[in-house]
Amino acid sequence: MGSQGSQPGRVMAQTGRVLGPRALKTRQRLLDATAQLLRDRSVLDISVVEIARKAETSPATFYHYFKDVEEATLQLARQAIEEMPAVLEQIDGSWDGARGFDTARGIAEAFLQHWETHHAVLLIRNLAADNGDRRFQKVRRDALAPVLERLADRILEAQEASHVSRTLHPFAAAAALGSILEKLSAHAGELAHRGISRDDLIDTCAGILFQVVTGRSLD
Amino acid sequence: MGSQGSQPGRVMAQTGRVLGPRALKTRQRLLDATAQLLRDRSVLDISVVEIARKAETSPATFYHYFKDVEEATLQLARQAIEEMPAVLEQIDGSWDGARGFDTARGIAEAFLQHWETHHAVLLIRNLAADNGDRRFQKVRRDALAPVLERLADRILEAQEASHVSRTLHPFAAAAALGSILEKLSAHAGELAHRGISRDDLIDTCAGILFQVVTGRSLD
DNA sequence: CATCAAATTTGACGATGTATCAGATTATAC
DNA sequence: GTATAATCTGATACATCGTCAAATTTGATG
Repeated sequence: MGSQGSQPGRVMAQTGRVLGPRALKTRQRLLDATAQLLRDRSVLDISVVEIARKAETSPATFYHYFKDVEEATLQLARQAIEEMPAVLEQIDGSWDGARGFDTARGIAEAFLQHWETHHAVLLIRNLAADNGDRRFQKVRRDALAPVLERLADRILEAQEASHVSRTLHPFAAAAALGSILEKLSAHAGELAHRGISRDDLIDTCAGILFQVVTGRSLD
Repeated sequence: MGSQGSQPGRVMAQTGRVLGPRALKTRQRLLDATAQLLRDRSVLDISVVEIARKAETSPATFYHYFKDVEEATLQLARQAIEEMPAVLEQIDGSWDGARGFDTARGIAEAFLQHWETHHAVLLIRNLAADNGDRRFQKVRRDALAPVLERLADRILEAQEASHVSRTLHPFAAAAALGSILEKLSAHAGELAHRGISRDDLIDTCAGILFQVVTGRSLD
């Protein structure tokens, strides 16, 4: 998970050198500073100088560890993956009867949590991925694939039990559901103006999730 | 729909002056150059100098018309709205029986078209909107609201006919469907690797759309 | 068609940011 | 305490930003 791919498992500086404890600390300080700035300002106007200032070091040090701001962001996106297991546990819950809806709710909640924590970084990750950047596409895939694959499995099961139409491609449907979940936190802010509460939103997303995954209706 | 809000309907320079024909041409040249650069590079690394070069003018001229690159993008996002009616026509089609699925397909196709045309600009619009920028939120709302409202109406009708669960909040559900549609074009690229064709994807999205809007299953 | 005021464009510039070294500083091992 | 490797930074060349005041173009008017 280093800056370069040449020495897997070890974090490295731009020079390729493996980092010792002090360097790792400095590097993390730079990452933290980046994350914080990303939260405040927009991606479009944060600078290496600012990051360095906030991390109480110099721009030169930043460039020692990262090629540019984008690469630091990539790193932050990698760190964000580590929370996904919380979502996975939810999916493995029961999808039978009324419990199925609770499972769907659990997924929506866990996703919303994930996004509220990493909002800024995940937005950039998706922007870069949608723009065709391979590195960000991979990080995004690594984060979502386990979730989507399990969802797709459930959909496939439902199709085999003739609950769900074969018109839906299981993985494509899972990916579509993923885009709802990813937008949850953004919606939460905007839909509040229409008198739609956070719970309304979670219930609605969970409802769609449940309906598509199981093929059953709610009520 | 000018650069400032103070003189609605007239395009203005940063100074507030109303623009004549020559100025309008220059301004549009700058917008076109911006759009083209946005297509090639990422937002993160385009500069005013480059835009000016491509538009065969000087940076100072750019600043005469726009506060910054973001504002030029905002303008491009406004121009993109004008194609939405094509989507609206689709929604007003019939949702009965097998025709309903065709209507859903039509919507998905129209959306995909829209996104393939304005990819780069729409990505930035959504990024800025999700980041809390009011101006971009408004543009985004103006583009989507008519679509979402009509979808919400259909869902409400289906609820009144007891086809769809009241657990779904009509507008929230419409917004969720919107996020699927908006992600369509991004997915198209990434899911191709999994052997999922563009048609699979459209059918799947249309399927989800149909299912949520009408409450009926497919097959 | 010459003149002039308004409209439009730009050259020039200080401030700030980028990206890169070579060399200074600090930690560690012996 | 000295040597060696690891880590950090000052200095720097170069690009971009954003703002003027001034130059150029337009086209309306006598």
